[in-house]
Amino acid sequence: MHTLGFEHHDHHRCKREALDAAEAHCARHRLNLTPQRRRVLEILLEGHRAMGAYEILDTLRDEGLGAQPPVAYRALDFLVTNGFAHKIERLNAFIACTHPDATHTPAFLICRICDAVAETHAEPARGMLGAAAEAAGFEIEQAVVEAVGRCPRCRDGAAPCR
Amino acid sequence: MHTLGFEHHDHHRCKREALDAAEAHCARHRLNLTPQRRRVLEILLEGHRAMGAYEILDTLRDEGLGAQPPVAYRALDFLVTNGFAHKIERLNAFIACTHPDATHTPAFLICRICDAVAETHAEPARGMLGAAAEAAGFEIEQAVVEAVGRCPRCRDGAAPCR
DNA sequence: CTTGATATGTTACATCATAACGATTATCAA
DNA sequence: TTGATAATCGTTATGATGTAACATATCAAG
Repeated sequence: MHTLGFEHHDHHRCKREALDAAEAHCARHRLNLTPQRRRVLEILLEGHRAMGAYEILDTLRDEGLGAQPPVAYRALDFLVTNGFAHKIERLNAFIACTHPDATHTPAFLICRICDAVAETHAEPARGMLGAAAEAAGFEIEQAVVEAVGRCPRCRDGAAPCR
Repeated sequence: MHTLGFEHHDHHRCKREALDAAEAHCARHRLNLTPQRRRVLEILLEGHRAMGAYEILDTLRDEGLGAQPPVAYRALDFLVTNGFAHKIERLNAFIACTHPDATHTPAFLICRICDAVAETHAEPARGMLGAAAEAAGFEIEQAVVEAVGRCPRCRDGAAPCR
């Protein structure tokens, strides 16, 4: 599994691919990727980082696509529910999914210096956590896994990523 | 490692032990466990569940120990920094540590029905997540691991825990 | 005593999120 | 086509969570 986020890459292409994947998925599953929802996904893909709901809303407002918080939260709820975006609990923010095709258990690497976020994959439920849950009689349905630390750039003492 | 949280146990004793451990730790490390901080820890131990900062503040206010949000947040910050309590990101709430002595990487099992929380232990940084981080050049300093699912009682179709 | 570090009290505000309700649009069976 | 139903959107209002900033108080060390 590829960990996308810190290294340089072709933003234009990864945006294009994610949008295509979302459209294909919605077509297959009869989901309604409305202009509003599609635009919010685009904004997340263009930002290519964790963004707050109000930051997204500011853009929507500038474009005449909605001015009130529920507009942004509804679109984000659709995107998260269908796996096109994820919520980063630690940051109270949202980020476009970079593994749109894979059925996955996302995990995130969050830089505490510059707030850059990389998505990766982990299945904690298979290891110690799964064993502990089983022993406690707990049924895991979903897992929030967010590692906090320093991204490569900030470790190198370079200027923060942004 | 014992997973504490869902099963019945002696609350009075576990509160006593956690307070003793906190006092001993503070004495050893010259930390100032002020009445306010101590009381917030007691409130968390008595609640024995994840509690919001404002819920804690309500109790402090009733007792004349502080009325404004920073009072609660400062005490919680002290407790979290020193490992006597943890923040549950998924719930924006705080819970007393149930493994006060062990140097640990806490992980939590959160019931989505009744919001009960059990603390357990996991070291995701040793498994897939650690490998992914290393490959990405990311240095993990801390990890948020929160499994969401159903606790034993709610699985059994019993009335929710609370 | 004075100085510096720590802790507390308070105001004001910033940020994140949702309930509720009405208007509109899409869907589809009759 | 039409009427019923569900999904989506627009808006108001409010709730919930969290912090910046500054004044005051306490206390240990020089």
